[in-house]
Amino acid sequence: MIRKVLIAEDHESASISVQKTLEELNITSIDYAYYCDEALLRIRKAIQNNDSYDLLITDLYFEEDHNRQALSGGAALITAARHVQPDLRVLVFSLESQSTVIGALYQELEIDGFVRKARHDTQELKKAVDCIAANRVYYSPGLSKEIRTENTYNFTEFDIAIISLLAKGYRQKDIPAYLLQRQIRPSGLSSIEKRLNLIKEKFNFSSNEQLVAFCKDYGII
Amino acid sequence: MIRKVLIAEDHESASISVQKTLEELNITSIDYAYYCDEALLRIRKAIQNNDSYDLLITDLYFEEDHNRQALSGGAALITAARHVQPDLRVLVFSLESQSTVIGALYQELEIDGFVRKARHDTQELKKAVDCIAANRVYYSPGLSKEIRTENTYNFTEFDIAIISLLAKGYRQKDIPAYLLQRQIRPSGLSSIEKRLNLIKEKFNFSSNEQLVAFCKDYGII
DNA sequence: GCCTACTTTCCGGTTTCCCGTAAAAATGAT
DNA sequence: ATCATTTTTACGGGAAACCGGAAAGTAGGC
Repeated sequence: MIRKVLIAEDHESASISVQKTLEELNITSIDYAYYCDEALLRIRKAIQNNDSYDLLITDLYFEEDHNRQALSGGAALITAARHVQPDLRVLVFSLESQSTVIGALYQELEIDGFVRKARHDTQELKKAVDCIAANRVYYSPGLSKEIRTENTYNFTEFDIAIISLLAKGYRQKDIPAYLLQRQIRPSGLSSIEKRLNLIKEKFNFSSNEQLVAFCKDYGII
Repeated sequence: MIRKVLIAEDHESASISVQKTLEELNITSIDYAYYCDEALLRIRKAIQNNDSYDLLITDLYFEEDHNRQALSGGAALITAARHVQPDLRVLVFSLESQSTVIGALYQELEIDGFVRKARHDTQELKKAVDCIAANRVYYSPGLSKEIRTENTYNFTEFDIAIISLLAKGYRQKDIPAYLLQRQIRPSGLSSIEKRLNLIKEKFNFSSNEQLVAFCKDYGII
């Protein structure tokens, strides 16, 4: 049973319609936070008052503004929240469409559901909440298909590091020195070349430019 | 005075909160469309019935699905709508943050307002609608600042063409042949090099990778 | 310790890119 | 048509990237 819900969402418009959707499910105890830190604070307070939340509905990405935040985004919030309240159910509501990212949420953060902001999102939101209320994990119907069609290559931290450097304007030949300084291994120029080659071969890419464009498109960097 | 409003927005959640916001402004005659073509149809119908819309609130980007659309997005919708109803007021409500894009909306499409989906977007939406109701163009307070800080370089079609080719994996040396075939001028390899150099110099970029990353970030390609 | 399998680095030759200069072509004014 | 200006292309030398193979280093099993 889900009685008390916390919405963590920076966009007021999104937050409002989530709220409205919950009301249609006869959930009346709804709080919302515009910042991750604020959300965590509310969770902590609720526990202290012996009136903890049953469900956290959160976005993944929060815009930065003048309010400096300790928590960098939804993922960090989930980790922190589960730390203080392990049994908290979590539903992610986000624009994110990259299945590797979504898959990681299920696997690593063990979220209870993911609903993508899209055409019929509020209807799906209801289904997801119902599903979670029945103590089951909700998988979006569109999701599995996407995961199937997804290219399976997993970018390592190293991959992301060197591609990011390229995107920042570093020349390949200058990257070893940079990596060496931060004690990232391997750091040899050849290793970088080999790695980039491997990735490009996987995706049938012919240039670094194409790789950078791809990574930007899919939010990998 | 604004009495009748059409919301063109594919995300149900966003659409709902816009609707709710309008209701709080005592606007009761609200229609909504999930697709651009549908939106245009409604505008046409309303004119026929001598009950045309006073305001169109639209998103910029609509997700593609099985429903093939003639109109590719918000900008196309605005153009088409103004064609059938020149006096239609238009308010764009979108995630878009690139000031060059937003600026183009005001200048080329002569929109009456732009509100960015962000923290206090519904409050801003109200202000924007009020402003437009008073026959004034609404400029978001955050916007002008952004435009000021924006780099002013204007990418030509040629620039975008060659950068797009790079992002697609074309090697620089193969681009002349491609341009020649499509009769795009200039097409010499030197011209391409010169152009890329010029752009990179403007932005203080050191590599094509960095340029591609930038153009992806700002939706230029 | 020794062997094996694997990863990382070093090295060279080739291709592509980079960049300045000069020639050629197009444009525009008179 | 002529000349001046600008744009485009051609060329060449040097730097960086690309690519394959060999050598050196590393880790784990026995």
